[in-house]
Amino acid sequence: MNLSTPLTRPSLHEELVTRLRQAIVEGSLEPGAKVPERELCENLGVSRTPLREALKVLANEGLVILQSNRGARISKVTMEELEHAFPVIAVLEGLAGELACDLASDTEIAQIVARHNDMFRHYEAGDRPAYFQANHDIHAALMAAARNDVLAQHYAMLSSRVERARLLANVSDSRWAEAVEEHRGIVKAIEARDGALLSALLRTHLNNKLAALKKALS
Amino acid sequence: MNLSTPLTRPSLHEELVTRLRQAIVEGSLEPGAKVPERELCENLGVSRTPLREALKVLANEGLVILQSNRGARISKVTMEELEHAFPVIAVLEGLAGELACDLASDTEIAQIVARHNDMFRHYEAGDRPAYFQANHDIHAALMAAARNDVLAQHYAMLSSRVERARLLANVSDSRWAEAVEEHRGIVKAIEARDGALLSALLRTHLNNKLAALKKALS
DNA sequence: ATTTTGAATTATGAATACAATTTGAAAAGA
DNA sequence: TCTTTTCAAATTGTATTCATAATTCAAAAT
Repeated sequence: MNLSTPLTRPSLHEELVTRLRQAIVEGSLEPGAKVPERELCENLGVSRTPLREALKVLANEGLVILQSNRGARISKVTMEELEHAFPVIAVLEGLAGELACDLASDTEIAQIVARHNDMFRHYEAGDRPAYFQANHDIHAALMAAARNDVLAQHYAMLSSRVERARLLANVSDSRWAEAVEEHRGIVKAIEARDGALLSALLRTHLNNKLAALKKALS
Repeated sequence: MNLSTPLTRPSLHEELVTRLRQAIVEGSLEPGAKVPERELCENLGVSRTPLREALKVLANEGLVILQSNRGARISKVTMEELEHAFPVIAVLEGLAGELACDLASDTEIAQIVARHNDMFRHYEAGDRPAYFQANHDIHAALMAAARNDVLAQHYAMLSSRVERARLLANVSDSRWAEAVEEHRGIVKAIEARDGALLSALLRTHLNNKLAALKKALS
């Protein structure tokens, strides 16, 4: 049991930020919808003050839009936002890949490889949800291996803004196959700890992902 | 007179975020210092509610640390943070360079070149403040030319966290000369619209900047 | 029938009130 | 003299209140 960290229960606004962010990302709070301030307060058993504090934070992250004297709305995922966010995510993942190749332990590498094998199995089984989960885990593991808090923080922020697009558009089977192929290259580069190659592969992987999304959404 | 834009006066918390951020970045609010909530409220003529909303936002940006039941402190710029932030800034600037080479108008390119010439003059004159200002303007102009809001937003956020380090350490004359040399390469790549080269030069420029900071701070 | 108006209602932004926690100095004890 | 304890004052987190702006909707006007 950890006795060194001074136990602090998180403030209401922090909990609210976390829960609201999650609700927005998973789509429980629909893009474009007004944030029902009073209702949320009642459901969550808090007053307006911490809720509004949380909304300001989420607005700063781009998940919520504040309209003066008209309350808050869940921001919509626009094509423009995706086109802007993806290249940024791409270079961040690229950096994570480079760092991970330098810094990851052999165990971490092995885990990322193992998750890849999981993912490939889910693809063979045609299990999209499980595939997505494994894919998500891989990117998270890579980010963790890069040992860079600032990088992870900004990556998380951008991911939350973009992940909602997945709910809007199912990618085609052919793109899915392509993505799996790309991941076979990625996992090889990781095993070889070839940072430059990995970085390049991750960037093109994400650029292709954006292209597929664009096609699926248009 | 513009009659098309719906007039909106900014909310108090937004103004506070802007002003406090500026105060933190320029050092008026010292790293590590407690945020004097009551005093700030009196000076700025606002109640605690909007001030506290602003503090939550700044905490989310990493400029302020919230300690439960103990109020807020201005965050310190740690070596670890610099080591984490600089590589991220580097890839973001790299991306900005690539995008700018593709997207910038000839006028924008010319302006960036012109600002470089300003900067070189300030270097010859040994005018550090003017040099820094020109340098800052160059990076801002490059970012604007990249036409990517998400990129600009994250770049701004990271810059604000890191810019304070400049107040802590004056870089050496030899590093200054080196930086100017690097900028000569950078401006050439911009003029040639060579995105890949520019990206690489910007990344190494920033990595060298970090190394110089590390030396100056240790 | 459709649009316009304006009073009533509701929602929002900001200030204030209140309860819980921390702080710091004086008092008590070693 | 140096700790430790105690307790009032100050600070903080959250709830509530209040003034103002936006919305609604029924009545009036076109």
